[in-house]
Amino acid sequence: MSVQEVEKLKILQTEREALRNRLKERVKEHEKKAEDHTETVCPECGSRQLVHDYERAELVCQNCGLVIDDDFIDRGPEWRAFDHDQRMKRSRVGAPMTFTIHDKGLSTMIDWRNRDSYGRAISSKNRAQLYRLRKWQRRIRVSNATERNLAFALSELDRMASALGLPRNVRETAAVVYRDAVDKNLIRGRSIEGVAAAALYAACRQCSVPRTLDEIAEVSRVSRKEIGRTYRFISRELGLKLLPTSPIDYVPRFCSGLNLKGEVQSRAVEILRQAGERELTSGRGPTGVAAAAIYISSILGGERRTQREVAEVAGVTEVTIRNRYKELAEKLDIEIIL
DNA sequence: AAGACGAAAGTGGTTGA
DNA sequence: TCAACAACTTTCGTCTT
Repeated sequence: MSVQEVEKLKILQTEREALRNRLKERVKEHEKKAEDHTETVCPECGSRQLVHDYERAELVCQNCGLVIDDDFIDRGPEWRAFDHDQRMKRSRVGAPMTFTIHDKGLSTMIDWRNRDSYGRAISSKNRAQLYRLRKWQRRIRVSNATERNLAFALSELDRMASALGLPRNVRETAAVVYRDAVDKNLIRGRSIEGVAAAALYAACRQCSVPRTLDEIAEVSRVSRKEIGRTYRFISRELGLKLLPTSPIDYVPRFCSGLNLKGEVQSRAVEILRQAGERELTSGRGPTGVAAAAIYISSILGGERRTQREVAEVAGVTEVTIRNRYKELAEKLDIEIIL
């Protein structure tokens, strides 16, 4: 598979995930609405044709005109929208807030065009003043050292996340973790890059898209050891409750790296589920166990991959796969016909 | 010849005194 | 702080397909 194809696949996956999330939100919204408006019948005429008038904040019966409820809170979306059309129609505020920009994307900018709000050109006298204002605003926006560091850390975070092809939600989570770390003064004595990498690692685990420490270390400028140490420290200090990673979380990524069908993938997941029940996974490196399960299921599914190929994408050795897969096959009574 | 297998020695990290 | 320890890696010779 070519590099571009891998990229395309990744993009497709993130898009699909986003779509799924949106669907979930939609369903939730519907349920909420159903709860909110128990009163769906007009007490005056019994009509069910009640209409929300958001501009006047009234619930009105379309039949007789009775105002049933006024002053209600608009529970419509603040900025969430499902497509471009809706965004244009429904948004009530400005840009969405994001944690990945150091000022959460909420600061204002002075326009670079020399036009006033009517589109008229600004006189040369005022233009000089405007120029000075712009200059100062730029300086103020990223003002003190803390802000500057934050901006740097967040750009670093984004760079690493891009290099690893991580979806947006992970980046946001990582940014939140980093901000928390800053708030609690955990950065002192540690490198910004180290903490950023650790935050990213934590975010990956929280979002169930685990990357190994090695992968993070690959794209960061900090050693694996340093990241691990920092990660343990901040997760303890921030009280991040992170369960040990499940091997299952690694399966989709490894499978797509090996060009395996979904069928093989789900069989591997099934193997891992059973293995988990019999506690064959505890104490073992999750990547090794995942690799072994994929190896087994690739053979069972008639799409055999060599131990080396699996070992390559999983980042473990063939020996480990051998040990794990023999364990699994023995304990789960899986016959392997070569 | 490539892949699978297994033994033996080495490595890095955790644990408990 | 140090030794014991389990998991994992590296290396290498042998067997199988």
